[in-house]
Amino acid sequence: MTIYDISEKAGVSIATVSRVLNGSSNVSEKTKKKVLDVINQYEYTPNAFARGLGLNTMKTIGIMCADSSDLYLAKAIYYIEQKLRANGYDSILCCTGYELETKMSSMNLLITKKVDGIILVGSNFIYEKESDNKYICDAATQVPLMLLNAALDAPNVYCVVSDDFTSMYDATMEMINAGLTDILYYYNSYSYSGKRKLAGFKAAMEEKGLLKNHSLQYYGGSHEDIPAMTEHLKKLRQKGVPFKGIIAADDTLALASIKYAKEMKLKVPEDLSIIGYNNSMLAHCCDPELTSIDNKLETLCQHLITTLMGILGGNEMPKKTIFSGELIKRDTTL
Amino acid sequence: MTIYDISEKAGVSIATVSRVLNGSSNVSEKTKKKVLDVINQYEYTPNAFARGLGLNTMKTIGIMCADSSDLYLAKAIYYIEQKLRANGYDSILCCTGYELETKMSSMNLLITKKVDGIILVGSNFIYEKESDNKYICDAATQVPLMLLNAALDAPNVYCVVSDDFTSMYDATMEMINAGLTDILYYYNSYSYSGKRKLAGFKAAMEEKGLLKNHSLQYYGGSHEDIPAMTEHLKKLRQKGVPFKGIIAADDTLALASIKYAKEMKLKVPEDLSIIGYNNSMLAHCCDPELTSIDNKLETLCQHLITTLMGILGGNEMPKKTIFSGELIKRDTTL
DNA sequence: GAATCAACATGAAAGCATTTATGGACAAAG
DNA sequence: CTTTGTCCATAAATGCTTTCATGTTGATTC
Repeated sequence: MTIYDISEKAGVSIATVSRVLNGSSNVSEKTKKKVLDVINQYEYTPNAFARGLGLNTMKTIGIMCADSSDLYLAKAIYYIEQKLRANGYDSILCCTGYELETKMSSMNLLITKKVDGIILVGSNFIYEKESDNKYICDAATQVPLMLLNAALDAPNVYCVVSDDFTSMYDATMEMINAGLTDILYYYNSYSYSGKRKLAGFKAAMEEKGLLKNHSLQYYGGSHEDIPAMTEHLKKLRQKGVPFKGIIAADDTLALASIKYAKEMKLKVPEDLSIIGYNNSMLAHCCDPELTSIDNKLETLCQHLITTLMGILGGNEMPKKTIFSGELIKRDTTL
Repeated sequence: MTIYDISEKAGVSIATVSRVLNGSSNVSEKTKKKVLDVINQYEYTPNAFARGLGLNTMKTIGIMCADSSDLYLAKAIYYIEQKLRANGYDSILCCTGYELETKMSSMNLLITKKVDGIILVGSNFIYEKESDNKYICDAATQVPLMLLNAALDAPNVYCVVSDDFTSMYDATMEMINAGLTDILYYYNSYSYSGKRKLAGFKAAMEEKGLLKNHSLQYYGGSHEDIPAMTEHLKKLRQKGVPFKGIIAADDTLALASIKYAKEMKLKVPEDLSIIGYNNSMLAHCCDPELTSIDNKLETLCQHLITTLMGILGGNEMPKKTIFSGELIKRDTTL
């Protein structure tokens, strides 16, 4: 069933059918009804490919993320997909992994598929080495690029970020003000936001003259392997690194810290204070419940989509928007 | 840059360019090289919409799931996306929520977009009332439909399921054989697999004459709200429901059970044995670590994609495949 | 009452960028 | 000299959108 069949059965031209289909104004009520009746009767839907060819868009946005099964990224994808759909767009999902090469090839694939925009979900898309970010700038010449929780100053690249620096600074200060001096920063990523967080921690610690060589501890293992993280912390203690507080760059690391405390028979928060990051469901999964930094993911996503829709609508839009996070106090801090 | 430009610059017809592009045999090495050189020089990529129109496919599969941020579903989506990509297919993601209506509209949307297949991820797509499943049969007349962890006997519908009945039966038997008699089945879904699990539990309990009125306990709240689940269990105890073991229909419910035990100062597993379902990362997040049923999600996904690829390749494929699960024993059982 | 004009309604046809069926040209082989 | 087979160009088909041109209607003017 094509537009020709419909036009024939309705006794009008295909142009008129197209006009009816696309809600164009210039068509009389009578003709409109006649055409719609035929369309309904034959349950006709226009061919999406032909439509795409004519309009040069299929109203599709590419979503790239390293690992869609990651708790935080999955949540982001969920919000983004919902909000895109609400705006009449579909999403093509690309799980790229953490290597530059696969990211580049996914990017090219999406561009080849002629998506209307690409959203990079997560800060791991930005690399330390500037030249490694060229793939983003290149892509942005073809299609608008949105970064969630990462920033890059380039034409046609738009960023929505959480103020990780301040969140982490404030959280660290809070712990310091509670009387702790030996505070460990436990992290697992050099990503854009990873560095911002780290900087926030360092700033607060330095300000109070508490930053030591061993204050920053990198984990470096699998994102999900809680037992390995726990083991890693135990080794730290064995090496004689002293700590009464742990600020973790994400909730998984914080959870491992709680398990570590249990195994060492340390009381949380009396013997060990812990703060996590992301305020994910994990914060409720442990005992005691985790104090964690919430970075307002849904707000970020909402703003990202609003911005993208603005761009696609041909409007000028802010290139970088920053939202502040919030420390959600639960039971792992004093 | 179109195929015309390339053909002109290479001094051949567009048909030849197309043949080169699609690896057709009937083109001499010399011409092939000439065309490829021009293509590389101008970085030409064929227009995906035009290609779609000509081939009547854009190599895209629709993935429907109720909530992509759900731990288990997110994992499934991840596996599926990876394996589709490995086969040269892209995925359009649709988070449908749990209402029939939104599921139907997502389904229609995907069909309109002319995807080559649709994968329904999760057992919640199958309804108790047979007529509610008509939307699946209807869709299957247009495009092959794959069900993950659900089953429906209809033309062009293919199912890959975990043997939840047996998994649950075995797990229950295991707990009974450990000497427990007051065992609670704690669940939160009437979905296809939900019912299979429940039946497995009932079968084992009945076989041993242990099934009581209160053995089956439905939670009925938010999937993620651990505190609410914990509260719910406390109320049960207040009402005088006795239990020394809890078999939960998913890890979240099991986790809540652990928290409940903590709050009631019950020792796990001595005072309360707990078994979860899905063997998600949550199993490592709690203390003690959770005994849980693994349903071999990656195997299921792999098989599902293999089947789908077979169908798209025009082969006859099994309409229903069943894999067995495995109880992963950790520290919440005796 | 005829002439003028604008607004509205519709059709014809030209894109859009491919794939593919058909058939022609040419060289090698019989 | 015919046959076979390789290589390639022409043209049709895919199903829609959109511009341009044309036709229709009704109101306004003289």
